[in-house]
Amino acid sequence: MSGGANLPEGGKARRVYLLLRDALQNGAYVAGASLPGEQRLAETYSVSRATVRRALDALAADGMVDKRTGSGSTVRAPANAASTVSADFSTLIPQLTLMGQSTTARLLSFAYGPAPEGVASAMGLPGGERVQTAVRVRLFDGKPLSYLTTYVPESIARNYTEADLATTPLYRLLERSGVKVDTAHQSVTATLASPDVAEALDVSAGSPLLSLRRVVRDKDGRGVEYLWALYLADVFRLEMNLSRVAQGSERHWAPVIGGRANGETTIQ
Amino acid sequence: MSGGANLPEGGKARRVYLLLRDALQNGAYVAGASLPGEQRLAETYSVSRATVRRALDALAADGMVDKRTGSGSTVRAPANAASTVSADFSTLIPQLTLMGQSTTARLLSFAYGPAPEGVASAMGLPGGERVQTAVRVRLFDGKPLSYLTTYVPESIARNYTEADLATTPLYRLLERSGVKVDTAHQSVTATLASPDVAEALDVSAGSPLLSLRRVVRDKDGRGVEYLWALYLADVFRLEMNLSRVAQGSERHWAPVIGGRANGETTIQ
DNA sequence: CAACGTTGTATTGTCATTAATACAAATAAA
DNA sequence: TTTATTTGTATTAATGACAATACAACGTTG
Repeated sequence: MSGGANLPEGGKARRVYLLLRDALQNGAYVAGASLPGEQRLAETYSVSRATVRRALDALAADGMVDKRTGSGSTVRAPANAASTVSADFSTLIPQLTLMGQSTTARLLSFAYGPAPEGVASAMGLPGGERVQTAVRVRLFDGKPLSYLTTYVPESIARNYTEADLATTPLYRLLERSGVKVDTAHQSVTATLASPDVAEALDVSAGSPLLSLRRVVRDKDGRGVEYLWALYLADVFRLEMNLSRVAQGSERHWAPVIGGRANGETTIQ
Repeated sequence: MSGGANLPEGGKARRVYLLLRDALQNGAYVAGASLPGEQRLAETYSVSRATVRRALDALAADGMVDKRTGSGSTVRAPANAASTVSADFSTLIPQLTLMGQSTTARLLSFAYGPAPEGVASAMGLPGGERVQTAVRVRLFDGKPLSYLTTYVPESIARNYTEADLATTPLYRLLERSGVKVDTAHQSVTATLASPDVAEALDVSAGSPLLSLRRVVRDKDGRGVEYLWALYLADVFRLEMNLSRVAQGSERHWAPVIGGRANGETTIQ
């Protein structure tokens, strides 16, 4: 685990530690300013001052806050902002290619079997259709970035091997298999890390994750890939630029595809 | 609190309850199938069987699982899926207008003061510029949906009143104030609910939230609004349709603006 | 029927956490 | 300087969640 490893896994101190760390990373507490006193924190988090104390000690050990006796705890400059990955949705997949050069993928599991209920219906597969299920962890800069579960119809998946999956991005393999990728639908929400995912990503269970589900279809509307991606929230961001355009009488927000205002789209 | 209210707020049982509920809602456990045994669950979550037991009882009370002595616990059909709000990014703001009719906004705080560091730099405001800070909770169908914090430069914000904010969408007020909204930048990630946000949204602290930050600029590139929105992950989803298009030699994913394949973009 | 796995129930000891202190040391504000 | 607030440290007792265990009741499977 990255930080606060000495705190017991399921304990209250760790819970407070995680909440405080999350708040700090989100800029809820302004940098340089001082945190509320230990007594105040104990009240807001409904724990004793001793518990808050252990959480703050862990944060101080991580270099996220400075503790000064007599004064209080102050927020340190976020030195961790350096290693953040962000993605523009419109270039999401090509970007992962680009990233493929600086990232590693670890294949956790690989099997063929009947498609789960939700996956089959989302892809528009007949019931009981067999799919290849692969679970991978993508590492960026040596540290875990995402937990990926992909489902591909067996007929397509038989065109590449297990070894291919560990090295080549999936969409490349699909194209190589003659699949004419056409449309995709994405759904983004937030989740908590379950124990198994947490272990694979080397974080605490209950850490916030960005959950992205994507169904990719070919020209005939057949589902060729179902992706369930879980991104570490403190490492990954989904960025998008919008521009207001007139469309008939209504005005809409149209996404800006190409020219990015700030060029830090790929890797900061 | 919606469910599992009898479980102690910071205790392990509630933590397991939240993780299990989150897993169930994400379809990690297939509907109709049976959950792992209490002993197995106790091992994976690193707690005693008694703790798992209390979590399962709470889930059963919520109607999410069925417990049958001798057999095991089975996943119930997700009857809650009915009340889900999703948004297509390209129509995000107009849609909130539409929603404005069926949703209520509760104004939690309203004040003028110097802009926080991160907000000022993101908006491109001179240091120490005064902004109006408003915190609102948006209710959908009587239940909390999002926790919104908005920052607007004082010169613009003086054009509307506190009462306006409680009734009219902010972007409307801006347009009424003569602001020519032009571009926006959004950044999406995941977070945990802090105690104060959790209380306002009527969920447990540590619940997963979708965090959206948006900077809106006018034609001259001046920041006119900074929005920090926290959406309840189990109620809100960000949906997007993409289409593969050739762009020079590279192929990109272009967002589909208008015609939606499945019309359930607004409110399901 | 018999064996096995599962939930229901009860018991008991342990340990983390809380609660209620108290006081020293450092800092900040009056 | 004086006062108030903060962290650092220590102590003690009570509470309650938790772990570990055992066994009964029930269901499933063979």
